[in-house]
Amino acid sequence: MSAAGPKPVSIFDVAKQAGVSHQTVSRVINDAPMVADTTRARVKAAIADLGYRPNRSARTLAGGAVRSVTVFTFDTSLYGTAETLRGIEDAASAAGFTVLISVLDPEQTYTDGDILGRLSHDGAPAIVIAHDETTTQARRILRKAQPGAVVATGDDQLSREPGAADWLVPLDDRVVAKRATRYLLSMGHRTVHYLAMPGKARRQDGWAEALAEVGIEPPEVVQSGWTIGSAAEAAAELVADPGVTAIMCGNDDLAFGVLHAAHRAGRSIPGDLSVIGCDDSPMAAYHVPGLTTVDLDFRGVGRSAFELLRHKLEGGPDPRPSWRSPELVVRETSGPPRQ
Amino acid sequence: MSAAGPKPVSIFDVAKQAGVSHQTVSRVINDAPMVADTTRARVKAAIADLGYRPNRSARTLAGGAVRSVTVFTFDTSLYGTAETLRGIEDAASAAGFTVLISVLDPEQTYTDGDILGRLSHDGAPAIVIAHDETTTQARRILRKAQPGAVVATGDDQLSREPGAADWLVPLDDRVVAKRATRYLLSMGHRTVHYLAMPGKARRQDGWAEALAEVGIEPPEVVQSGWTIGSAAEAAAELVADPGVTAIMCGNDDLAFGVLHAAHRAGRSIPGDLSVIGCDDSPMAAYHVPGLTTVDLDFRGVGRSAFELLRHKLEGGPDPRPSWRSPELVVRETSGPPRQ
DNA sequence: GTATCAACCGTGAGCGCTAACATTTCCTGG
DNA sequence: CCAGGAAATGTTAGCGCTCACGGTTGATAC
Repeated sequence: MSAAGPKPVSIFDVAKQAGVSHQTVSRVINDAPMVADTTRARVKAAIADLGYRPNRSARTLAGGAVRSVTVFTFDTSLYGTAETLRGIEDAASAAGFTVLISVLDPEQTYTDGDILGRLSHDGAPAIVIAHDETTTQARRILRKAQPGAVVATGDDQLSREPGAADWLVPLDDRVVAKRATRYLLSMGHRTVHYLAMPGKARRQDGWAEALAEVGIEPPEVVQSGWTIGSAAEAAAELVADPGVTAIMCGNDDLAFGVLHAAHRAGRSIPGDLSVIGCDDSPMAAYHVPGLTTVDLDFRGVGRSAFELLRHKLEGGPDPRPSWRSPELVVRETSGPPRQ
Repeated sequence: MSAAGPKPVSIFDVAKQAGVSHQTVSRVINDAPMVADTTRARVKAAIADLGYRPNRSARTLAGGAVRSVTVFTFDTSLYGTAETLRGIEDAASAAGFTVLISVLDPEQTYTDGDILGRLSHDGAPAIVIAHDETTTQARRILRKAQPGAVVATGDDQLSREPGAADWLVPLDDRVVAKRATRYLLSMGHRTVHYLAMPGKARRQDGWAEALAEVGIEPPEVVQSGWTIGSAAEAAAELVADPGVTAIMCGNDDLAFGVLHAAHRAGRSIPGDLSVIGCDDSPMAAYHVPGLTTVDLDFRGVGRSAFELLRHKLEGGPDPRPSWRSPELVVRETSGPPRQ
């Protein structure tokens, strides 16, 4: 009810005004060749005059080049996903693509139909930011249904299958966590505890592997929610235990929660306890003490994912990877255990 | 190239399989009445059987009920916008709407055509998260072009015009900042300094008004960027000045930057310096010391914005506002000035 | 038995655009 | 001066769906 004003101007209105056929107008708005310069100018004038804007629905319906991406993700307000989304958005809008987002609930399981039904149409291009079970599942469904029009970021067992580079922008969570854990071990800690985000994630695997490498039985994982508060609560017992000297956290937010809990428990950082995060969110450097963490270039990953998708869609030269590789950033929350 | 598999199944394929007309299928997928239960079941079976999924482009083209919203915002990775977007997404996807995002660059100015051209079609529903100049401008353009299909969150001069409640979910930045400044003044501070986010924003106005109320000439505003780092840098001089006893920050992130700068300058909080933020981001409560700030229910605002838009689109009962009103949260970074 | 009116279902048109092909125009060479 | 061909433009069909009708059935009323 009562949407726009009069009626939108269509390609025919422009054609009439410019004294050409609608097809010529179509050619102009698509920058197609085979249009005389004078005609082109006349059409452009008519477009400006009437305030014409092409209807995207009609365009995709008619089978023109697709100019939209659907992004599947969970919780756009987390640092990692927000940054990745931002990277995709940057690249996509620069290329004239529309970005649709579809937020998946990690608590829920989705059928093939649920996922595919969120696309604007069958075969619509999609990017999956896959860092947990639900989104990884979505990626699997989409790849099965339309391998030509989907790429993903993230990491899972199948990433190592041959040809994964064609559709995956790998941000190897496993290796990242492994490296961080090794670093802690190298500082002399007897073992490293792990505070986990909800859902089974690859970072936890990396942590366990690093311990296994040196023959340490991984201690029981402590489960946290997604928020800083839940981490503080979940870690309360852990930080109170004087036997615990090092904690690796699923991400920076959880690490901040642990730091807070440790502060309340009166434990000194890093003397009594080393804490390490993951992501290098902007806060990490400005927290006091500065958080040791792993720098992850989510925005670059998002950009690359879009470029990869576009390459699959439109061909052209292979886009070379353009994101910073993960790097351990040692700050002030980590060090050797006391004595 | 090489998008989907064979060819997508259309409404006609389903019709044929179920032995009905395409229109009956249309009725079923739109939950329209006037379809016999047995027929409905048969059609649903055919839909499941063939894996049919309606094409959204075709639907909107054909003039059916609109089922998408375009969200205009800037920088989806900032706390406030990310949360608002999340709220919109929650409500929208629950209502079966698709969410499109369109990120505007605050550095850029957009023409009417730029903004309107980002809609999927003329008159497409839109929500503007308007907390700065660029997005406020976008809101103005959209309201002029299609008043029936746009709502906004945020605050600006025109919010006070009669009937604004029909299209605005007000998060009164001005009043919020005013209240926070008054609180600081009430603690006995001679004046309050302001660290500003880029662009002219309403929070700054509120701060200035609170000072003016008690006859204080507002000190020069210190400009910061959007990041914590830029805030730390921008505030370096300010925090080093022993005459400065209270700083109000554009948002929590900037406050964290100030806190960091103050720490480096060796000033004690809140003894030497009171710092107050705005947003009550999750970190605020877990920072050490806890950040005094104003709780802003962005997610609730986002949800309400969507409900309001939906009301405009489809009629129905007036949605009553359902977000928490802003509230000052006093923690440990604020107090009376020393002596 | 026939008029009446629901309830149910089908037919045709058209949304705004692009693809594919048909047609016209204009310039070239011999 | 006209064949030949490229450049420029026009024509037709159809993407998948919904809207606005028109038709058909079957129960009820008289």
